[in-house]
Formats: sequence, structure tokens, C-alpha cells
Amino acid sequence: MKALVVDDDLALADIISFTLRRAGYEVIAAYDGLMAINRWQDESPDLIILDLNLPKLDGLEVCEKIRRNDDTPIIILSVRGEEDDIVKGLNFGADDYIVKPFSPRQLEARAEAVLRRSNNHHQLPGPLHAHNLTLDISRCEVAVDGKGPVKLTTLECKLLEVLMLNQHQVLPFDSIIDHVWGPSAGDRAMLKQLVYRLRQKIETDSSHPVYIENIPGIGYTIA
Amino acid sequence: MKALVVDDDLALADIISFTLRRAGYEVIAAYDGLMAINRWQDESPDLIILDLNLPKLDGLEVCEKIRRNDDTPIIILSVRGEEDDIVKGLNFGADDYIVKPFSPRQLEARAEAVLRRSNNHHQLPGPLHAHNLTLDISRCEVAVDGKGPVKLTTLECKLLEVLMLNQHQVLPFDSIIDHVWGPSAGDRAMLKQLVYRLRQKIETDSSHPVYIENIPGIGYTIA
DNA sequence: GTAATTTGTTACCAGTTTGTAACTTCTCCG
DNA sequence: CGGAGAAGTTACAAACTGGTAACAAATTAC
Repeated sequence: MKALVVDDDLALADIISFTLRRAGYEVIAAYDGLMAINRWQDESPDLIILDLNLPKLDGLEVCEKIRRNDDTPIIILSVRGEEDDIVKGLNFGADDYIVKPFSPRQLEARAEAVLRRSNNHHQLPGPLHAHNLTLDISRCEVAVDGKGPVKLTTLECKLLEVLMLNQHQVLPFDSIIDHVWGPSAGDRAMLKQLVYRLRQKIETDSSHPVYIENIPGIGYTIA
Repeated sequence: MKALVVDDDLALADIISFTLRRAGYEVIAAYDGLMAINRWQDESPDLIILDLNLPKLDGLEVCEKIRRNDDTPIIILSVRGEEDDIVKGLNFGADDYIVKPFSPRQLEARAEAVLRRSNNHHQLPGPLHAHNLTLDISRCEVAVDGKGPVKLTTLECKLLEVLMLNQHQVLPFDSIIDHVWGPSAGDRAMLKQLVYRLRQKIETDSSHPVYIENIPGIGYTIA
């Protein structure tokens, strides 16, 4: 779980970061509104802790901007007495708020509750694109060139997923094996087979693979 | 929208009721824990505002009891300094909390936010539509193609409900099992059976399921 | 209390997916 | 040119999956 902490009060940001790290989160930080937006775009965190009082770009605007694009859970921070802002924040789609000062314990409980809620009805990854392949992971289907979707098996789907997620990068055999079969299972022979079977479904000319390219001795890639 | 307000402080209960009524809610009240459970069972409100400090049956127990049966949104009320209780409450499945004293405005915003969240996956009674199926959850009846309603058993109804609520999404086996049998009960064999029985009632050509589609290795969906 | 319905359990079957191994082709390099 | 290693291909068996069926246990209705 990756959390983005946005606060211009460095001391407080540190406390929050520390608390979340202890609770098992990977934490990244931003100190003003613009930076928050950037880090959110680059890192796509699972959770955002957002102070409302920010330089450069107000917390509410950050909240709105993010909400316009996706629904990463947002917990807003505010000092007591700024009830108006809290109400606005919630109406902009924030998921929860915490009033300063707060106990680490409370922060943890809130973060956990918000994540639990959001996970329930929002775990759907959108389709993946690469080249002219469109992979719908939740249905295990791939559309080639926009043509009718082809059904994939779960393993084939995992293989294509990891290749597409890392498009333009060469993935070593072992990384692929780990991703498809999990650690301490699978071997090269099985991967070879799987690549063959996947190619049968998506490549048109079998002697000239267009999508899945082999880098001898290293691994595979989708260019 | 029906809200249940549970508080032994009559004056406060009145203020809350008044606020909610002005915001367009129908409000019912309870003044202790046992009464809260009773009214919840009789009236099945859409939202519960729950004070933790209650005579007869503690607020936390009320919260737990309700959560064991369904997921009516619960907002807990607490006085400042009872952070422990708040954390417990949230872990028992409460959706949010408000610290006394609070402004009417905040109460409204919180209620709205919580309902908005819960509505997403828990739509209100009233017929559900998908494809050309019409499901009346309260009567456990489904009309196929507008033809005379077919009676469903409670489990079949829950299954169809969760599938229809998430139309176009593929629901993993385990999510479905959780929804139908609750956590830590039910298994794939039972689900398989249940799907089979439900299909018998709604599908016309058994070898070509139109409504309930299986995504091998993943789950089921209604397209 | 008995009958009917609903639900859980188990078994079986057909189709699919996956693992394994042998064999072929390709490529690189001396 | 030829041989070794890597990758592609083929074939087959084992394991798994989901649909179907029959029956037992539990629940509900009468």
C-alpha cells in the first residue's frame, strides 16, 4: 500500500509518514499543492492524506482535481474550527477527515477504514493498452486490432499482463516466471510453452511474431 | 431516506432529528441500545446515527450486532477524548464518526457522504434491472422478459442481487460467496450449486446461459 | 409431527488447461 | 561447414474446472 502525505508543515508530515510507515505503508510526501498533483500522477498512490492549508494550490483544489480523474481515497486534514472547509472537502469527494491534533492510532484506524471501504467496490483495473492490443484483465480477454475479443486462460492473461505493463522493457525469464506462477514455482520450459500458446491466440503469422519478441538468453518483451 | 437516531440525551436527539428532518430525512429515534436494535429491525433505516454511551446495551455492541446482519451505514457519536471507542467503533464496521459538539452542517455533510459511499454498492430496495431481468428483492421474485415473476429462494435472490448490482463487472468467486453467505462461510461447491439452481429458474436454454456468464478461473458476471 | 422446500454434500462427466518430454528449427560462432 | 545451445513446435498425459445429478441434512410450512 502506497500513501501520499501532503502537508507543508514538515514536522507534521514527518510524524504522519512515520506513523504510516510503522503501519506498513510505503510513504511518499509532497509539500505543496502542485507537488501533490505531480506525485499523485507519477506514483498513483492507494491513499492520500491531504492537508487543506497548502501553498501554491489550495488543498480543496487538489482534492477536486484528483477526484475529477479517479477516486483514490482521500483523507483530509484540517485544524479545528475550519468546519466549512471540511464540509466542502467532503462534498468534493473526500472520503474522510481528521482534525488536528490527532493521535497516530486514529490516523491508522481511519486510513484502514477508508481503504477497506474503497476496496470493496472499486478494485477494477481498467483495460490495458499496448501496441494495438487491449487486455481486459478482469475478463481474461484480449482484443487484437479492435477485433472481437479472444479468451485467454488465467496464466496466459497473467503473462500478457506483465508484458504489457512493462512495455518497451525486456523482462528476464525469471521475473516473468515469478509473476505468472509466483515465487518458487514454474520453470523455463513451462514459460516457453505458455508463450507459444499465447502467441497462437494473438499473433497472425506464427513464423513472424509481431507482439511478443524473444531476446535470446535474456527474456521476452513487447516492443 | 430513513434515519435512525440513537441517543439517550433527549435534547441532543431532538436537535439531531430536527437537523436531519430539515435535510429531508424521515427520522425515527431510540433512547437505549435495546430499543435501537428493535427499531432497526422493524424499520430498516437507511442510516444510523449512534451514540456510543447508551443505557441497557452499549453502543459498540449495538454497532457489532447490526454489522453482523447487514451494512446499514452507521455514524457513531462520541464525546471528545474517547478516541479508543472511536477506533473500536470503526473496527466494528462503523462508517464514520462525529465528535460532540458538532454543527448541524457537519452532520448533514457526513450523513450525505456516508450514504453516497454506501449507495454505490448497496442500492435501495426497489426493483433492480439488468438485461431484461427485473428483480424485486423484497419479494424475492424475478421477472424474465416481463413474463410472470418467478419465486427465488433467499440465497438465489442474494446471488442475483449482487450480480445485478455489479452488472458488466466480473465478480470473483470469493466476493460473491462473501455476499451470499457472509464472511467465513460458503465455498465454491456451494456457489456452483447455487448458480446452477438459479440458472434453472431464469435461463431458457440451459446449454447456452444468456444471463449468468462464467469467466473461467475468475468468477461470474452479468454482461 | 409430518410434508414440502431449501440448502449442503458428494460424486461424476466432459471439456479445458496445464505440465512434461521429445523433437525440430534457428542462430551464433569457431 | 558443422555443432551446440536456445527457442519454437508437437504430442500426450495429468490435473483442474464448471455443469449436472442424486441424495442427505436442515429448515420451513402446515
